[in-house]
Amino acid sequence: MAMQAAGTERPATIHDIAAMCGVAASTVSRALSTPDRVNVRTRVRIEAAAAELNYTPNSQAKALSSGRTGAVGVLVPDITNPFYFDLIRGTQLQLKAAGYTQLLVDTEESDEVEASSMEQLRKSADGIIVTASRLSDEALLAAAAKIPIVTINRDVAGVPAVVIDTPSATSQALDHLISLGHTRIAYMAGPLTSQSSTLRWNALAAAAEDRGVEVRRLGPFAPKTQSGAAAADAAVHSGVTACIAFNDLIAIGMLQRLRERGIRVPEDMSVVGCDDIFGADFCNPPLTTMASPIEQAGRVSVSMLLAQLNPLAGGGSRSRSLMPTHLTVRGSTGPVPAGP
Amino acid sequence: MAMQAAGTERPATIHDIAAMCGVAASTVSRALSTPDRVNVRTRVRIEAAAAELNYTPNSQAKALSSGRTGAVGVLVPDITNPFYFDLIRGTQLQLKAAGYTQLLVDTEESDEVEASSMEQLRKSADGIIVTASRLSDEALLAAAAKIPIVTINRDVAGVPAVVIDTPSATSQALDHLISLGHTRIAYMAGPLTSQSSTLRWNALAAAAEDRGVEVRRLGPFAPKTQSGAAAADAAVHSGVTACIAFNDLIAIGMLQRLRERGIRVPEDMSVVGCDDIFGADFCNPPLTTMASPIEQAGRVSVSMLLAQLNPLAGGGSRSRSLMPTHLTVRGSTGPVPAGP
DNA sequence: CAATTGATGACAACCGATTGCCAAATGTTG
DNA sequence: CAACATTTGGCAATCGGTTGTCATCAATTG
Repeated sequence: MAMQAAGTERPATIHDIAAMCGVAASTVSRALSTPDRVNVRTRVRIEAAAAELNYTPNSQAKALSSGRTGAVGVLVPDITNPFYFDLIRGTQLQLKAAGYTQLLVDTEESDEVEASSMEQLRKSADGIIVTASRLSDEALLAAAAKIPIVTINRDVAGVPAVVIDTPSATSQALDHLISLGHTRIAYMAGPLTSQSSTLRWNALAAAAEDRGVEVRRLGPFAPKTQSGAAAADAAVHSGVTACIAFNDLIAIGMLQRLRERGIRVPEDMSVVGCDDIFGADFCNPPLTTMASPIEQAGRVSVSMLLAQLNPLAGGGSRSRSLMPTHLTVRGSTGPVPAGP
Repeated sequence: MAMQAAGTERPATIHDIAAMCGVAASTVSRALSTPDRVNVRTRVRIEAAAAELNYTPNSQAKALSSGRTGAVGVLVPDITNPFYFDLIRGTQLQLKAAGYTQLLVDTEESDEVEASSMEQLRKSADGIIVTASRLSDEALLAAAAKIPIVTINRDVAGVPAVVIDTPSATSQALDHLISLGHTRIAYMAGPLTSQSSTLRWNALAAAAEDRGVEVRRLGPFAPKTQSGAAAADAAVHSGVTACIAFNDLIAIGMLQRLRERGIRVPEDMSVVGCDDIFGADFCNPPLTTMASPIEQAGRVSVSMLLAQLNPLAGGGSRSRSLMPTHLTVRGSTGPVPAGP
């Protein structure tokens, strides 16, 4: 057990280990990455030396020579949207488990930032997970041709995707409201470029026609609590008795605004959100919303991406994954108010 | 304007540009990074070629040869804690503005994960921002000797820090409660390894003695809403009429539990939180809490780190920055209940 | 015991940039 | 026009690994 002065010198390299063991650097590399290609005895010696020198491989160098960076980019439109917290945690955990690093990028709800981030990531990451993409189908396809991509909540033929099945939950929400007696219902739409919003509206419109109730579309509204005020005013003005919001942020913002205006929820107006984000259970009143396994969606997206990166002999990887959703009924929905 | 088949081939390198212009690769490198070292005419030619080939430098290669990665690691104990959303956004924006990439790591409230992440980041980042570190002073100092570090909410001599001045806000909170007539008050402590929690308690205990009121310390509690239930029960059991929670997560959890138990807030019990996180304004009742410019704290930490990385001739960089805090009074605090 | 086979490890090229050093080209001055 | 100062740009080493190729040596086999 020799005394070692440690701490100040720069990190050890495979060359240091090679010199210490009297072998070539390439042998060290093989001993560490392809143990079978090296004699057990030398391998043990090398491993001991590596441990003693506290060696950790330089990821830049590894990336440069091997062509793989060991990193995966995760693009989210808005880091401060609680919806993405659990998603990010899901991807983070799964990536770490697989030995990958997560590169998190906030695209600020902008397609330009999204596109330039992807271009940059193309060199510094092995793959990209894109949530709620604002890009056109063509742009996404073109990007996917250059670097493996998995989308979340954005379904484009030819690009593997994890889709949270909010459209079907939206129908559930509609039935819930109908069963409470509502017949005049509004959908508070999300951004025009959001495919999720469009799909939900389509599902809702179809279901409404099927059930013979009237559902009108209001908006678009930005997915922020601040937009909730405008959404609330629009809903009140339109004369509906219930509304289904694009997401919980808008719904929670509506609750606040309705309270300010003295409109009681759910007595005067029912509100349904979507995503079951942090806060949906303790706002006032607690929000009826559509819940889904978001963290799991993150994990699944990582699995799908890694399957693309490391095609195993096993089965072909699925290119599409639908996450179930269910309606969580809380206090923000209730019977339709008695007629005037 | 020549037709170019684009899209499928691999990214262009400086060698491609060099070949196209009939110069050496090193000249291209200089033209792009040290324009003055190169003739204007060749530089223009090179820039044109670079634009035509859609050249973007390979960050790995640049990192390897220059020794700087252009990335900064940001360590947070829990990504899903809303407190960190704004912080992360602040660092992200400021880093992007300076041309750096953010490497976000969730250390899962674990000192071991934190230490190993730092070791890994040492090679892949130019500097690290550590929030609410769980490491010992010695470990932090040792790490800071190897790579530039800025801490947030963790003050260790010799390591630049951004500190949010919650201790003084805690005194404000105490005065607020005292002015409402409370004399039996509890502090719901955070994790034992959290320096912030200790500092707040010290400030609170000192202020309490000064004012002649009784403040008892309960806990520790994990900084999650789930812990709020235990905290609420402990507070009720201890017979206090008001409590100051380590953070908003615990406070919000307490609100939920107190409601379940039929204890009215603020009529029977006043609750003060800390951080003014997302949700503090729309929980029920809205939470009285200590607010601070969190996003700005993130920006400042980045500025301090970059000042370390690129020491300019200008003034020496500050090694400590105190962020102001103020009490935001909402509905969760009220007059002390009438005696029995 | 000679010959074939396989395991082992060294050499060197390469990934894409940066940078010190030096030679060639250019411009300036006496 | 010669001598010198200054640009300008090429060569080659370097960063820390990976990986194809090949020589060497030991073991197995006929």
